Amino acid sequence: MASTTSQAMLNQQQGLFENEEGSNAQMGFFSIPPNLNFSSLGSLKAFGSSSIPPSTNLSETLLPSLTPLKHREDHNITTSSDFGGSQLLSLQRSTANLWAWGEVSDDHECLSSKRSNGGDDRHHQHMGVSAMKMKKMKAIRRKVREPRFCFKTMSEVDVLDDGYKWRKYGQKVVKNTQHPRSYYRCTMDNCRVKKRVERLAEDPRMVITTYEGRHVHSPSHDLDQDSQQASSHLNNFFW
DNA sequence: CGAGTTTGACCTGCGC
DNA sequence: GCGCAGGTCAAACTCG
Repeated sequence: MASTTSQAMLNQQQGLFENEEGSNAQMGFFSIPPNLNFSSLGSLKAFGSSSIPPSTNLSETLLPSLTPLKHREDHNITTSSDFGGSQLLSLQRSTANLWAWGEVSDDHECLSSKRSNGGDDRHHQHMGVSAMKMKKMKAIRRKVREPRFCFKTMSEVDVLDDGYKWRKYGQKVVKNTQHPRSYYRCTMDNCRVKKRVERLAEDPRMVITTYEGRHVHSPSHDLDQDSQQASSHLNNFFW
């Protein structure tokens, strides 16, 4: 269950970033100084890397899932200098909400799985998108898709407590990985948010969490006052 | 007994 | 059209 994260070690977070237009991939990583905790994400705009569009409100993107982490003081979110004195953090944002782009990003949404034949090729497609792929993309039907983003977390536990209550509805062994992928749905009625959790094949210490959809409610667990504050701020985003 | 998990079957999309 | 792989369903099972 989602409540076993007290030992979670969030030493490193990493993910993919997708720009607003959704047509031109802009991926990049940005770092968080060691003295920054997750509650400070609201000010992340201030020091985004050059690969991130200036207009991007990172707090809006990240807070939905990351702020609740702050609610748990026992999360033991460390900012050790294991990674060069700063945390790495990034994200994938899919405001475009279209399959045409989504399929591409899907193939790369932090994950190394999905179909075989290695990540390099797919990486090139993502950055450059081959002509063939472009052709196909034009032909691809445009399905509306829930907003989604994913991030990597170094954690001993698979399921990070993000403040919401999840029910597992499936587990699948993904090809070329020794770790199964788990599928979770938000237990709240009328809330269609899903998340996938799996461990990185190359580095089993890394947990990849992919959120899909927007919660229609606030985090479920009892929050302390401080968290309540953060939460109300959070709820403005209503992911 | 209800809530949550497990797991095999089934469905769907995609590449060949 | 076929086969593969990812995603979902739902019955059985477990746990508190």
